[in-house]
Amino acid sequence: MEIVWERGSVTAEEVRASLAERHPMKESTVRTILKRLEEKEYVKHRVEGRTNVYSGLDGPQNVAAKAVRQIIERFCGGSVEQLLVGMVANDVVDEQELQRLAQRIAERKNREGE
Amino acid sequence: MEIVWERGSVTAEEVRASLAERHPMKESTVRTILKRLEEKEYVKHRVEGRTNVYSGLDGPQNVAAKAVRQIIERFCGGSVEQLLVGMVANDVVDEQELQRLAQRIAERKNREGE
DNA sequence: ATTGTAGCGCTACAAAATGTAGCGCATATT
DNA sequence: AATATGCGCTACATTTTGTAGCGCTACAAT
Repeated sequence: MEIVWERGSVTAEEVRASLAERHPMKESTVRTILKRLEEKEYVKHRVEGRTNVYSGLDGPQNVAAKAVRQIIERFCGGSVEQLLVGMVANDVVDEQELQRLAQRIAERKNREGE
Repeated sequence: MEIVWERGSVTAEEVRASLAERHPMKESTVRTILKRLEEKEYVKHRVEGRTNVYSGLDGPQNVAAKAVRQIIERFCGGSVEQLLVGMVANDVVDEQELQRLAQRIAERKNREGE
């Protein structure tokens, strides 16, 4: 249902068309979903002519980050380390990979600061 | 509802008692919840005497890791890096901290291998 | 100007999930 | 034997999710 995210900014009809293969549904159904997503503040819409154009309120990364924040709170007693440890233990990410990425991110951040 | 997790292994009555302050409910209610959690394979139970003792199927960390895996799939196009970047950008974790943790985890893992 | 038509908002309604609990039964306690 | 404890099963209201129809308006085609 949230596959909608994977596109930047769309109209109800576009969404319907795009999903039609995998999961055909009436345009009004799509609109309802979009409306509900909006209630939950996942998307917003602007009126363009007489069409509603929806777009994500937050980018997917931000949504992900927020979700993870909650997970850390709820399941890891607020400890990021515990999360990371769990991820490595569950092969979500390899420890070397993790280190490499962390390195890279820190460096990039540094360079930005210059 | 899942605050139950925060304890290791409990009986329905213990859970009820423990939640009573914040959210009083009948013991049978607690049992229903536990039963549903079991259906969803979040907890299991063993019979001890005539009492059901519930305990988590996976530790919280594992649950967290699995959830994060899905998040990465859904919102980060499968890229752990994107997730990490988002987390740093959203101040879920500081880049330095992240690096430190990654370092630590990798080291620990290494030592284990010896 | 009349008539289609696309897209909107509002309303509806069934199915699933969630919150809360009663009831009768077996067993353990007194 | 009488009572209390914990269990399984069933019940029911509320909320969330999936899916859609309907009537209205603005714009397009005749």
